[in-house]
Amino acid sequence: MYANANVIEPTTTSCRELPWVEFQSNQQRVHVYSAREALFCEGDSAQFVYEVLDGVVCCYSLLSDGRRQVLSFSYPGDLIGLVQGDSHRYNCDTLCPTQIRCIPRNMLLRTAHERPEVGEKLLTFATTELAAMQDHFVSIGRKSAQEKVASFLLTLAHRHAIEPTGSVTLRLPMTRADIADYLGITIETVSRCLSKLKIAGVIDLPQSATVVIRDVDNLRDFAERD
Amino acid sequence: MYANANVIEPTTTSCRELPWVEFQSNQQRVHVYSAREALFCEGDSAQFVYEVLDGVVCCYSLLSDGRRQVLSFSYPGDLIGLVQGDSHRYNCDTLCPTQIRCIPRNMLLRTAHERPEVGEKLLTFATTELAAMQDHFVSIGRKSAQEKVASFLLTLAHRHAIEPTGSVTLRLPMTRADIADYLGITIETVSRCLSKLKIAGVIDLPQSATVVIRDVDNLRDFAERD
DNA sequence: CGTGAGGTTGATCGCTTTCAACGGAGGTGG
DNA sequence: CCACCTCCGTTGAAAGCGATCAACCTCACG
Repeated sequence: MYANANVIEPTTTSCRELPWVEFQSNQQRVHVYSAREALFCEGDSAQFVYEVLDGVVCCYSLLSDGRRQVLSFSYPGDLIGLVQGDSHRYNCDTLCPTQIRCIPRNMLLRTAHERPEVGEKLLTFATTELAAMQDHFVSIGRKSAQEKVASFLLTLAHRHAIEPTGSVTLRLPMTRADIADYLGITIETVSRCLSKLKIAGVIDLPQSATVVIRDVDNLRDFAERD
Repeated sequence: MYANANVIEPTTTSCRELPWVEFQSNQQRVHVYSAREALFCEGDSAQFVYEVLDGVVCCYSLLSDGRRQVLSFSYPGDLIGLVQGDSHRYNCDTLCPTQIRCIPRNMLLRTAHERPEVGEKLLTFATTELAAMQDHFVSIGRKSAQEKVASFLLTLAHRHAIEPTGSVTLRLPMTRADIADYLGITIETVSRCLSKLKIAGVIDLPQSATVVIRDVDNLRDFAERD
């Protein structure tokens, strides 16, 4: 999908250590998914933990009446499905063509038991995830729509460039609906906020899935004050 | 900050919860706090991990203009401050008189390295915390004010009675402002929603800090369908 | 009994949602 | 190759929910 685009790609900036754990076992497999395929659904038995090798996936919860809350977007190096209990509590879909390593959960936990450094890695992952969710809580709970959208773009920018300055080009593998359900607003509001940032000269939108951040510092102001 | 707090000898044990880890070391201490004291603040060096033995504490983030997002309420048995990195990323206050066990973080991590079952306990705690936060995301992001308040009461009820049925009495150690900042709404809205539940006969409010859930099933309807 | 913090309730405002129309990009089939 | 279709995104207008502003109440405490 973004293979031939001239933009920053998630895999090229991997400062993360891949893969998570080196196994001799042949129990783990790498699966290839196309866009908008389900990795697992709420209620599915949590036999595997999934590591994103390439592409992007999206975890989300559904209410009975169809309302959706996107919980996270996971990029290469991220781990998904490390749950407590035996079944998944949310759904997980790919957003674009994606490579996933499936690691049997009991094998991972057994390895963690035998090799302290693996357990530490898992704990590090979990606490890092917690910190990211805490930041997102502030966005969802206490920021205006405009601030939410600006913060979202900044978070993505930080993911792909450790210290973003000046101009940064981002590719958005997710739709406006995904962003809206992540930020707790509607697609129309996402669109309006992006337009406002464009009119303000803070970003550019050459295509709907490509955002050029023209001024990171200016965007930062929008993320916490406008 | 807690240096001049009243220190109880490590031999003192809580009647409510087993301690997370039994140490021979005298490095860990139990501290007693009164209501509305700070355990730590954003930016403080994260030297300790804290276990609530008795009482309730509240973790929160602040935006530069004073807006606040409460991240969690922690009850006896809960662990606080298990962060990645060397400094705390949020603030933590007691809500009422509280006993806290302070565990040196490097000691806890060293123990986890040496004893797999301790590492597993930490990981279990982190993944349980993640699951709770995911549920809360749905509340904050996609529920109406009325649903948020009803969900909040249900979550508290589940905390204190595994399978709440019929009538449940809850004591709220947090103020309306704490609840509002937890749910991403205002104190006036919290108050109005509670009043609506009272008028509907779902709850009773003998005092402002005491909620009697008269019909848990009915409350459950309010929590996801208004 | 005065005081102040926390809580409730009412009235109004404004941001976001909802409803609706339109535009553009990509895919398909004639 | 082009007409057509559908999905996604954008923009406008109106409606509604929760925020804001304000008054009053309740209770603990000195």
